[in-house]
Amino acid sequence: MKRDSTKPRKPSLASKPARARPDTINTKAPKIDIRSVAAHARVSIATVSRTVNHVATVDPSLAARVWKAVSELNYRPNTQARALVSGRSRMLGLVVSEITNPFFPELIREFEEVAVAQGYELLIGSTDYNPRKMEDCARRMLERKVDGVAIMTFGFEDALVERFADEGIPVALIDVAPSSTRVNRLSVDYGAGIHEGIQHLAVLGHRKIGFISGPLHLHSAAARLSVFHNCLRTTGIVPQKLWMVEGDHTLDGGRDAMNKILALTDWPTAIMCSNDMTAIGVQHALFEANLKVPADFSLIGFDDIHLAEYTIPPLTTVRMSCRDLAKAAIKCLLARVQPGNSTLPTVAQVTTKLIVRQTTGLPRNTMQDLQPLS
Amino acid sequence: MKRDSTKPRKPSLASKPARARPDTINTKAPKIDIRSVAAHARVSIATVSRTVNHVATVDPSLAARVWKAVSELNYRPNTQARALVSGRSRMLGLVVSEITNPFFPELIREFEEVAVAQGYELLIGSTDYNPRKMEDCARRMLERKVDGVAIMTFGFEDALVERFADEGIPVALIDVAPSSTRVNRLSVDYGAGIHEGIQHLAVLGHRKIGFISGPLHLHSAAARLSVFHNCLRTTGIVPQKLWMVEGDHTLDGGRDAMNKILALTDWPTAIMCSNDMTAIGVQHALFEANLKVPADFSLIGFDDIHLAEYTIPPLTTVRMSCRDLAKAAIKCLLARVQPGNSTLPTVAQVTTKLIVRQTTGLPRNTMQDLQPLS
DNA sequence: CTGAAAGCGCTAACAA
DNA sequence: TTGTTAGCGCTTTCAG
Repeated sequence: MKRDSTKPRKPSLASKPARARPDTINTKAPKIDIRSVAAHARVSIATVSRTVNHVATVDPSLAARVWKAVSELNYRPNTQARALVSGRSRMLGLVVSEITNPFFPELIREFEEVAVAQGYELLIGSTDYNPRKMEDCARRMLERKVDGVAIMTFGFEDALVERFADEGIPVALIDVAPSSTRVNRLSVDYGAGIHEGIQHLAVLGHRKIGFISGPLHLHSAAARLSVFHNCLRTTGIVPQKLWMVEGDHTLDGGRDAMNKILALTDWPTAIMCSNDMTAIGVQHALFEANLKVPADFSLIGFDDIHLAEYTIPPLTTVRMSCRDLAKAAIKCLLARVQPGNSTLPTVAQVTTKLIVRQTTGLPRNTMQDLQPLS
Repeated sequence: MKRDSTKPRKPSLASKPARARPDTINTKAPKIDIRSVAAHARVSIATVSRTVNHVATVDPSLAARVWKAVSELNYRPNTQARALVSGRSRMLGLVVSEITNPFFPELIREFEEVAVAQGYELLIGSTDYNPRKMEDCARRMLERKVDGVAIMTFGFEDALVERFADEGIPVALIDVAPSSTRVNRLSVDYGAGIHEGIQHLAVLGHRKIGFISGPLHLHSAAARLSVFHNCLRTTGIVPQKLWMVEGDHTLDGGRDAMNKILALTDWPTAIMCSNDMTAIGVQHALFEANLKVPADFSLIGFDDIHLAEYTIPPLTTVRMSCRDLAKAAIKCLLARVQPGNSTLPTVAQVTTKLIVRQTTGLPRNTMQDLQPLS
């Protein structure tokens, strides 16, 4: 016998016996490591490693022996050891705004499906639009040495993004504004959907259109509000500051924002929302005020979460395909992670389009309010 | 100088120079590892390790030097190396049914908050009630060597649970049925909530009550259906098989199930659902059929997700506190993981209670249908 | 209480 | 192509 797996792994300089394995219970089955497999297949551990990692230069007959041993012993490479030595964790970070907003679970599902299929785990972090939590997410992802990170929330600090870039970690970032050339950008054509929505409302006769935004302390939420302003002007409608209310992308925020609008003396006839959850909150506020949708108010959401089809009445909304988003993000991440690929950042465009359901209709007092477009 | 961090780490037997660090770019800041800190603080790496791990026996003055070096060099212990040597990953597994059911994100958020605060990461897996995916989840969690796993979905195969127990990994399992004494059980008093709901309906005058269940191929979903049956009988109502329809805990499933009921010639006057998403699907089916809630049908959900308050009309439902659930699960997991704690499995009880909102009312044709309770 | 040194299980450089 | 071996960065004996 050329090799003997029972011999000490290194010629011990000291004469002490090797430290006993810290088995919690000695009756447990012995841990199968790469050495057991090597011994069983009568090859070196290097050959086992190469075989398991699908290195092409392994002799087929040896490879066969190795695979046989692997399955007989039910060998599973130790992820931790692999990660330590290779520096790659086979984990991907996914940063979202708020996991309780149904848009994100839908996105997470897509992500997870692809990631797991490729042998990656997902590390999920929610920012809650909170700078401290963003920092926290970044730290966690960095600490766990994710192989790539998708930042699917607006308003993630640039400095934090740079930290990933500095470590050579591929980043996929959803955003509207152009940013560093070091990240892969998923640029959302937010304006297109808003424009389509406003057109739709205008055609129905709406001239008094309100907007409930996301948290305005986020640069990008403010940006989206101004996109709305511009679209309004393009359509020939003068934006009314009083009808632009800040929400926070939650149900409660939508309800509260709508109640602020209802406290006004002059009401808009239609409301656009920065996301669907906000719109559902608005629907609720209207229900409580005994106002009807779309008879009293027309309503347009944003995202097109699955639930939008199920609200009462079903919500007219702007669809931003989270499938497309997730697929694009993970595709470019994986491409960067897999060896031998270009390291140039990519830019993908995510489109938006209006889905008309039943929350939009003619405005109240149609005749009285209708002004000719300027 | 007693120590020199630049000397080779082991007396090289071969005369070759040490392998160069595989720095991608040589201009990058040098990686700070435990050795840099040791050198900087003029102590051994063992002392750094002890200090960082809060071992009590370190001399305060040395500890101070170490902490100073740690912060000056901004040292972060390498998670992978720690995991490899200690066998503990500081990751917790969380298995849910379906991440797109809002109940679970709410649960995940609670979980994440506690876990992250304790320095743990969460590995999330969805089963979609699919045995193959359950197997997959178990494999992933096992492979990544989670320190503990919370199984927050019904119908997770016992054999899979045993695998964790075999590896000595603490398990927290939500279930109704008693199971192995090796797992921590979160026993949900599902019956209490259902009973309360049926009482509520009975008091309103309902005698014809339908039930839309979860996927019946799951042992526990069938169990819950029979809980419903029993509660019905206790209240003196005879269960009607035709009004027991299988759903799948999704919006679509709820809608489809309700449409099946609507296709019947004899309708129930009230519907209970196995979860809130199902109930929202039912509301939608009713909306489409131009039927009113609660005028034409009373409706009760289960879970009390945040959204339940926002449906139109707001949903009467049975609350199962996901906060309590998450807190109980993670508490017992962490307790088992932290050293020096009892290793005895615990059983926690999760209660349920009816939250009356606006989807329940008097039955249609009240006078005609009302039968005295037997 | 401290430090030297032995590995954790694996990958990859290098030698054969 | 295959095997030998040096670490990856850390924890943990064990000897002082």
